[in-house]
Order: sequence, then structure tokens, then C-alpha cells
Amino acid sequence: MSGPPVNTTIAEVDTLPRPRPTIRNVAERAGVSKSLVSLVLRGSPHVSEHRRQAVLQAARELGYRPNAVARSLVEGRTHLVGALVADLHNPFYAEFLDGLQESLHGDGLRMLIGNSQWDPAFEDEAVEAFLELRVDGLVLLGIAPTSETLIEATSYTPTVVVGERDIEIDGVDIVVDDDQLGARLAIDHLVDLGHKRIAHIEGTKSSRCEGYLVAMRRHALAPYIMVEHAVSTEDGGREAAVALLTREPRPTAVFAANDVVALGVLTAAHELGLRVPEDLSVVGYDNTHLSASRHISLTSVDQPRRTMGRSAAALLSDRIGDPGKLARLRQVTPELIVRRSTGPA
Amino acid sequence: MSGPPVNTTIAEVDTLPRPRPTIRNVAERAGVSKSLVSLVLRGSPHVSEHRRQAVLQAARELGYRPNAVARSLVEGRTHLVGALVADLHNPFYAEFLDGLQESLHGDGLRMLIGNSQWDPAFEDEAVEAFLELRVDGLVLLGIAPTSETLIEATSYTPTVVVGERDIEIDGVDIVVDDDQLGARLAIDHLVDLGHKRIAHIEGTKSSRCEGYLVAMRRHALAPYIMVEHAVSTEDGGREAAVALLTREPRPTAVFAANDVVALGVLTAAHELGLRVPEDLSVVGYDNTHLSASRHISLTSVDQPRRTMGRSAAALLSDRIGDPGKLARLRQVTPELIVRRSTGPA
DNA sequence: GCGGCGCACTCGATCGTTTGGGAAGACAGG
DNA sequence: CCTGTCTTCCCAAACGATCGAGTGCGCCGC
Repeated sequence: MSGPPVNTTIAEVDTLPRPRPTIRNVAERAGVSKSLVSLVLRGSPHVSEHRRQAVLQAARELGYRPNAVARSLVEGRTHLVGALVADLHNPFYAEFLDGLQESLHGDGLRMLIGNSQWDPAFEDEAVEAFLELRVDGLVLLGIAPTSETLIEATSYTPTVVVGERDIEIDGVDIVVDDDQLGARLAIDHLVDLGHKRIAHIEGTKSSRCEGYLVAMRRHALAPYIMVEHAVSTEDGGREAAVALLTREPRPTAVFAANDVVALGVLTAAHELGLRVPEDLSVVGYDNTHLSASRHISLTSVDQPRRTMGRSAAALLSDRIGDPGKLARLRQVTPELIVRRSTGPA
Repeated sequence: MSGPPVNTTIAEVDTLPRPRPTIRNVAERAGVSKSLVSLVLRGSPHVSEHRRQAVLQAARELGYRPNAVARSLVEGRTHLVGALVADLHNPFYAEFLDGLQESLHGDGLRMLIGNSQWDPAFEDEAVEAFLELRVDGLVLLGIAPTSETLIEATSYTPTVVVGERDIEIDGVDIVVDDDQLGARLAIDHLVDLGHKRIAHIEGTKSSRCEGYLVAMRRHALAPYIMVEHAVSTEDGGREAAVALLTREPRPTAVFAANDVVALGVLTAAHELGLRVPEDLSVVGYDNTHLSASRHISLTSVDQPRRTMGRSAAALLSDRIGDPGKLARLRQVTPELIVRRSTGPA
């Protein structure tokens, strides 16, 4: 009666996380059945204003928050989509995810991100986790479903693959940019500037290399074709570039598979005492903010990342609503952004 | 009896996603009770080898995958940790998340990522979602729990805040680098090089600015103190830098609150025809791969990101195991990485 | 006065697991 | 043959929500 209530001293010893209130507690406090609480919370019209207020107030007072786990169990769906990305550091993915999330949000879907760090074992593990969580859909970024787990996953869960075109799995949608066109834009630009010895550093996207080859031949530059392979890192790009630039005669322009690799090319050029763009023109791919930065100012092919994210979201929502559709391919159009890393031959 | 079975034609029309097998189906197929299946799957020792094999085989044949939703419901925990990050594009966060995920994984916890895009409304929404999902823990990156939702969240869910030190909430652990020390390292370095007019561009971390002020005074350079505020983008940095560099007399060195801002400083310097480091020295903070890139080669203060991620994971796991602990502050030691953006005054 | 109809609300089954408390069988000791 | 102890397995009650199928009740028209 006097002094602090007994509970206060107990609370100091007791652990904080009291059990969260359930729909039951709300029902009891409001003096109604739990069904009615559910009805109110889901916005049913067949509830009297009187009771509705009682329920709402009880919920507020208790700090009630619906348990998505229980809801998912009975609904049979989680309203979650898993996005598996090979590399969070790649700014391309970050921006894509922005677009994806934005659109999913509009469809009442939540995005989970898993990153595989390019490791197939992690990929499998992450997908496994997503499947156990019973995500409603899957978005694979820079990851081709080749492992058994991944393929099995696609048969149970609506899936969209981004950035890989050679997937032939039933009911898997694909979002890519038209990177053959992208490559062509890059080569056309370089040819316009008078370049002939245009080399290419290929990464994982074989169609970009394809586009390079086609474009070179169209310009009757087949004899000048030079291709080097590199892993998608700055260092990988540097090594490949060194290999290219020490050839005799050396290329006057390099079209790199992506910006990170292009960055490595710039590094290599610098190390070899070549000025850009006077001695060497460089074109990247992806138009990441790296390339936009004024110190780098890299001519690059832009993929409309947000748009791609939105497309992926649209395809996925669609497929979640009606699985068993035929696979669709959504191809978006890239654009060349000219900056200061390219100049006359 | 002859010709294709009837089911085949139906299957063509029917939607793909057959219902996933449950523990029941496995039990039936193996001829045991569902409890036993559960026991086998959880590795109980009190199961005869005979039955264990039968169960395992049935599970394999059906492609059974446990339903984490149901499991979570009964266990009362999800083994999920929500990481709320203000900006996925910031490479600092990306690397931190790597460290975090790596460690959480060891503790059998899964990481979900939500990004708030610096928008408090999104923050609340993401946290709300995490709470409904009943995550076991919360990691807040570059986000101070100020909104009501966030504060309520911390009282129900073990929480670790990263990069914000001025949090005074019961039972919330904090991971930060000692950025007063970081600022001192930067200033000491510049003073060693003979700089006096050292300006600072402050971002959101006030303690860095504090460290700058303290260090300047310690070197008896109080009269030269110049501070400009900027939003944490390249453009924000550029504007602030232009403001600083057009002062008379202009600073010979700039210590920026982070690398992205420092990049803006480099841009501004370039635009104003100032050479780096001959006319202007620049120090950043965070040592992102931006600064490491050879074209930028920015002297920067390194926060041990992965280590911080691991610390956060450790604190969180600990708190999940035993909530109600007192709040702890884990402060990691930064390090100066000298590159080519700093030189003699 | 009574059958019929709507409205407001409740009951209880259900989702796929985990898990404590048995139950059945084998086997040994008395 | 009875009892007790293990081992090996099963039953059924949770977990927290949704939702179809009811149940009362007031009100209408005839």
C-alpha cells in the first residue's frame, strides 16, 4: 500500500522479455471470443462499433502484435520472398534490391536477403533456409540454378532468375538486360571514335562476349578480336588487363565485362604508364556509382537496375498468384553512358 | 491400363506446386508415428537403427523438408535475427553484414536484412515486420532507436545497436569504433605532415567531430578549426568542400566524416583545380574499397568492420541466451591507413 | 404468433511441428 | 508367474492464429 509496489523489486531480478500477448489475452481483456478479435483485426464489416472499439483498445493497451508465424502456418503462405544475392558488395545488386523491395512492398510481400558470397555451398544453404521458412517466392541474383537443391526449389517455389539467361527450367522467369545490345553499344561507340584494336575482358556473362564478337565482325574487325578472361574483381581485371596491354600490338581500347573489372583495367593502365583516354579507352558495364564518380568517370553501359528490380517483382507476384504459368523472359534495354574514360584512338 | 495414365493429362493442366510433404506423409510412408519421425530428424538416440533408416529413406524419397514455420510456433523462437540497415549501398554496412552473418551462422541463427533507406517510416515498418515475424534478435545499423516502435521493440527483443553510441535504453548493447581515437589518428597524421589549417566535414557521427576538436586543441591549432556539415553522399561532400575550399585562407587539409564524403572533397578539389595531395590533403573514414581503389587511393581510418560484425553477433547471441543482462558497450579500435591522398603541407 | 432471415458473435477444427507422459514388449530377478 | 527396469515407440496436448459452421436474438411480414 505504501512504498513502491512489490513488483518493482521483482522486476529488477526477473528477465525482461515477458511473453508477448496473444489474441487470447486481447479477447479476455475485451470480454469477447478470440474469433471476434481476429475479425476486428482483419477489418471485417460485421462487427458492432461498440465491440470493435473494445477490442482495439484492449489490443493497444496490451501492446498486441499479431504473430506472423502462427498466421503463416494456417494461411499456408508467409508473404515472404527470399532474394539470394551472390555478392552484397556489388552495387548493382544493392540498387536492384531497392527496386525489388519497393515493388514487392506494394504487393504486400516482404523481402529477405541472403548472400551466398559466390560460394555454391552457401547458396544451397541459403536456399535450404528459405525453403524451410516456406517463402512464397525466390529471386536469384547472379546465380544460376544448377545445383540439385536449387532446381528442386524452383519446382516448389515460384522463382525469378536475374542476370542469367541460359536457364531452361520449367516455370522459372528470367529478367536480364539485352547485353548483346549493350556490348554492341559499347563497340559501336569505340569504333565511332576510330578504335580498331578493341579487346574484351569477359566475366561470367557469356552473352556479353557474344555481343562483342558479333559487333566486331559487323564492323569487319574480326582480325582484331582479343578476349581475356577475368574473375569479377578489381584485381582480376587488373591481371587480365596487364595480359592484354603487354601484347604487341597492344589494344587501344578495352571493353570490360563490368565496372569492377574495368576499374582493374584503369589500375593496370596506370601501372603501365598509359594515360586514359589518350592512350587507352575503357568501357565498363553496369554504370555503378563507381563509374559515375568523377575521379573514375568511366564510360559504361547502364542497366536499368531499379526497373529490373520492379520487373522481377511483377513477374514474381504474378507467378505467386498463378503458378504453373509458362516461363517468361523479360529483357530490358541497356544504354551507353559516355564519360571521360573513352576518347579518340 | 494402356496408354498414358490419366494423371498425366491432368498434370498438364494442374498447377505445379503440389503441396509439400509433411511429417505425416513421411510417417505413413515409413509406417511409423509422426512423433518418431520427429525424433529421428532431431537425432534422438533412442531410436532403433531399423526404423531410423526407414524414416530417413521415406523422407528422402518424398523430398521432405521440415517446416520452419510450424517448428517456430511450437518452439517459441525462430532462430532468425533481423538486421535493419539504413543504406545497403554504403559498403561499410555490406562488409559488416558479412561478419555478422558469418558469426550468427555459427550460432545457428539466420540473418534477415531490412533496409530503411534512411526513412524513419520505413524503419518503423521494417521493425514492425521483424517483430511480427518474431525474430529472436535485432541489429540496428546506423539507426538510433528513437521512435516509439523501436523502443518498444527493444524491450521485447534482444537488440544490438551499431555505430550509435548515445543510446540509453535498458538492455541494448552497443558496438562502435572509438571514433574519437580515429579522428585523433587522422589529425595527428596531418599535423605530422606539417598541416595547420585542417578542416573537418562532419556527418552524422558527432563524436568524430568531437575527436577532431579535441585533437586540434591538443596540437594548439584551435584557431584553425573549421567545420562544415554535409549529408553523407558524394554530392554532399562536394558542396561542403567547395564551401571550405573557397574560404580565405583555404585549408590545406580536410578530414571528412567518411569516405563517400571524402570522395566529394576530391571531386571539389579537382573542380577547383587543386591537386591532391600537393595542394590539398584529404583523409576519409571507413576505409571502404572505394578508398582502396588505386585511382582514388584515399588515406582513411579503418574500422574493423568484420570484427564489429562478429562482436555484434556475439553480443546478440549472448543476450538471446540470457536476456535481462545489463547493457554493454563494445568499442573497437580503428586504424589509420595511409595512402596517396595525404602529403606534406 | 410463428416461420424466416440477418446480424453479431462463438465454437472448434485446422495448419505442421515438438515433447512430456505413458504403453507395450523384452528380459531379468525373485 | 509376478514385478521392475529398459528400450522403443506412440498419443495427444500444446503453440497462436484463421475461418467455416453454427447459435442466439431481434425484427419483419403475414
